[in-house]
Amino acid sequence: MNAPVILITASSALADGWADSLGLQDALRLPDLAALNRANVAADSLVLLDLAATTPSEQDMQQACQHCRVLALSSLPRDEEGMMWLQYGAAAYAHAMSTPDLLQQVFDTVQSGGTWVGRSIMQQLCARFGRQLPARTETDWRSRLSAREQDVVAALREGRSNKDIARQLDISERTVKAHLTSVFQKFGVEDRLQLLLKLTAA
Amino acid sequence: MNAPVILITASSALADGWADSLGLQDALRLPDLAALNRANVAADSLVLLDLAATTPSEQDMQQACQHCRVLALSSLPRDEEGMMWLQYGAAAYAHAMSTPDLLQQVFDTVQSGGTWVGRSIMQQLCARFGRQLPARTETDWRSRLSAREQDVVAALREGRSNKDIARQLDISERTVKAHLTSVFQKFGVEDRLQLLLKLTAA
DNA sequence: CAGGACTTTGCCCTTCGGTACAATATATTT
DNA sequence: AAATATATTGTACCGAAGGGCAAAGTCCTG
Repeated sequence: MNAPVILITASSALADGWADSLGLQDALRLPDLAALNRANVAADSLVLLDLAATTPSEQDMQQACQHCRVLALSSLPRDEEGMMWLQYGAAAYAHAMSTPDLLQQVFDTVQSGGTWVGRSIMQQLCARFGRQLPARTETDWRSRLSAREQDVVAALREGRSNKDIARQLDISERTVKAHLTSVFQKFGVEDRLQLLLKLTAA
Repeated sequence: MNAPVILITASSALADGWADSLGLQDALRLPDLAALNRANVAADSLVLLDLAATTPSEQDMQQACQHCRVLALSSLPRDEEGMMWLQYGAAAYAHAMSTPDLLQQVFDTVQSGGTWVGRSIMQQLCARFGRQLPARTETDWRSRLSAREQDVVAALREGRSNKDIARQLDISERTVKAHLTSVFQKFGVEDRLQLLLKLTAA
């Protein structure tokens, strides 16, 4: 009952990696999308497609996505690229060098008829239809932080170092760190960079 | 590293089912969304929400979806209902009485930062965002960087550490640092944080 | 009043980030 | 051929960042 699987990449190493991760040693391998469309593959076959090497024509993209379930796998994922592929009907967009676990998960999802996308793409997708999305507003994240935490975050958003922030707020550097640690927890991030991304992504 | 999990349903039987399927016997259980918003849960906690019993206020929906990753689980899934929840920022929409396998898959997907939706909803979603494709305006700053530097910056913009980037691009951490130092000079900034600010501001 | 969030700080430790001072290789341009 | 830009990597150093452990004090609420 499992649909046939096809691996499309110019890199045999990558194909090997996929095959190992998913236990698909005997999957058909093709060099590019054009070859897929020329071949007579079963409808709804699962296609793992490496986006790195290929620069397929628009027509090839459409045809492949409509005929098969395409997992678009990019070495350098970008939201715009993902949006484009999903628009053409891809069933998933993920990192080509994902961990075996993640790859397996994406694969399973598609195999059981689902669609897999990362979070930021999903939010963009949602943002496109109808009224504005939740989109963490200023007031939202501010409301979760104490007064002092807000001060520290505000300074952080100007690219200041801990030492700078300490001077600016007239407190010790250790205190700045304490506030930051607390903020990181509240936002579920690991460091200042990720926090900044989380805040500016809104 | 796993985010805390919260089960929200009026039915203890359903909560037991979820807990059994996912091995989450010790997950926090709450009666409804309002309770979740009152509680001081960690950001991005995973919330399994039973849509059957509750009829949450719009505000509760928004707040919960923004602060946590909500898996909206309906006993009678309808596309319109799913669209609504996804619009508010839910991370998944599925059947509340899914098989353990499927539930596990949905759960894994969300846990690793993804979004899970069924096929028909995804198609509706894609259909809504017409033909207009992204207008790429990033070429300006990209043009000043070499190919490899662009790769590194792209990864940096995802909040990755040097070690991460090195793994991703299959080069040494030292090389990543070299590229970054070069990029810093080109942009006249001192560190990755200031670079990020410069890029997102533009 | 007890309990709870918030604020503050010190000491110490590990890891990460950035750079100085190199070297080697390829590709392109002059 | 020489010069320039790019890509790669090493060793080593130092400061920044983040957090564990511990302890102060304030302020507010039940």
